[in-house]
Amino acid sequence: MAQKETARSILDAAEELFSERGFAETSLRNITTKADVNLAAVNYHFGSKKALIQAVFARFLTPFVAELDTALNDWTKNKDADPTDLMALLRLLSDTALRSGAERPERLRIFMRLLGLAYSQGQGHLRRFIRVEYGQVFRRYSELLSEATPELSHEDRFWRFHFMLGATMFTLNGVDSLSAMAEHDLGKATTTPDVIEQLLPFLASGLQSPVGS
Amino acid sequence: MAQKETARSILDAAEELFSERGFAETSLRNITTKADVNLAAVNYHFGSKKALIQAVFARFLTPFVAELDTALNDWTKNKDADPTDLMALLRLLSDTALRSGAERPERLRIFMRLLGLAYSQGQGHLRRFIRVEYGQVFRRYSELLSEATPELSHEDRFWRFHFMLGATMFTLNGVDSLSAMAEHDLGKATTTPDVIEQLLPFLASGLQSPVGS
DNA sequence: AAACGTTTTAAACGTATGTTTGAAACACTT
DNA sequence: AAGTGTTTCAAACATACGTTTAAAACGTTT
Repeated sequence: MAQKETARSILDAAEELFSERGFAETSLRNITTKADVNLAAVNYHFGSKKALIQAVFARFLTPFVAELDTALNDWTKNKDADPTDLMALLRLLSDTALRSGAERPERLRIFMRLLGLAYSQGQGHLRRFIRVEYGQVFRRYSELLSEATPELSHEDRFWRFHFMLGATMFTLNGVDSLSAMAEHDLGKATTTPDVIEQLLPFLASGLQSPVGS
Repeated sequence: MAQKETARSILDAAEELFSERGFAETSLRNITTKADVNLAAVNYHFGSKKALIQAVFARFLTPFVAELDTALNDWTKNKDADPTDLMALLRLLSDTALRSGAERPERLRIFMRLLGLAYSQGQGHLRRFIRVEYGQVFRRYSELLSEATPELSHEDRFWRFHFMLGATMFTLNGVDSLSAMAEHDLGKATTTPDVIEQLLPFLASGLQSPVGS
């Protein structure tokens, strides 16, 4: 039953190389060399490079989305909770992301880099795959976010959601180089959870900024 | 003197194709076909694909940085202006960007997409090129931003600057698809200046969020 | 109009990519 | 231990890429 081992080490190598250099810039030969398996193993186990890319995302997203789903169930069932507590709702998402897979936050960094690449590199097939496969949970979270910001108009909310998403994606996408810069400039080590702790109040304030006209 | 025409049409085709599909995903054959010039023209006029990529950025950044520089001179010389007027300082940057090249805001969309790609795709040579060639003006703007947020600690400011940058890059990077979504959801057309008008108060509020802990 | 430097052209070069092949090695049941 | 289905392997495949070449076309100066 060593075939599972081959597929796993391919996924390990692929997610690391993809996150470092992008999809187009990472060849199957790079991956199979790093994974120490035969070149043909990718096509045998996954079918194609596109399918491998999707499999890398699926390994991240499937458990994360499952955990987020149960966390959202708890949130809506818990009638004591304040549905307009925006910070709590943001923290629910970040906690789930940090805890997901019960692995080191190291993993979240790679995950966010991959997600950023999925949006910035062509990879239309990937965006489609993610939307079709995992879109429902994110729509659900988005609805709860709407309930937590009742003072916003549809339009303001739409745009500010995306501003939030952008600040988050960009930051966690480059969290390794940003942390290095921060340590150099401030002489202080910063972990991913630290960065998120800085990020959340920024997002909440931005979302709840007084609406002008 | 038709050789300038060839180089220009190559740059036109390259900046459009790069912004749509990324650098690695756009071949010189794609570019020269779209520009209706011979394949060898790229290497003849620019030397290599890397040099072409840098030339595309230079054509955007050189006039923009020049305009920003004079705008910053006016800002610091104008002693009536309030150096802590954050919104005014943000608007100075966005106005300069929108006006740069005296062309349609259409161009800004492409520019931001390219900038986003420069950060997300490998392209270490590009980041180096941009930093070495244009870094000084951005450092200058960053110092003025510091003066405009005297209540922030070094650390808070460092992180919030990057949150701002992220929200801006991500939003303007995908402003075309976001505007399409907005029009579909809200039945209301949104231009790039409209989006920026929504973005600035979000950024200012986030930056000035009360510091906890 | 002749000569010269510049630009364009079609073709080829070498290299790297994703994928396929068919035989060998393996794991497991009978 | 023979037989069977699965997995690995080295090799080759076809294709696409960035770059180079050498000759042709062009434009300008003499």
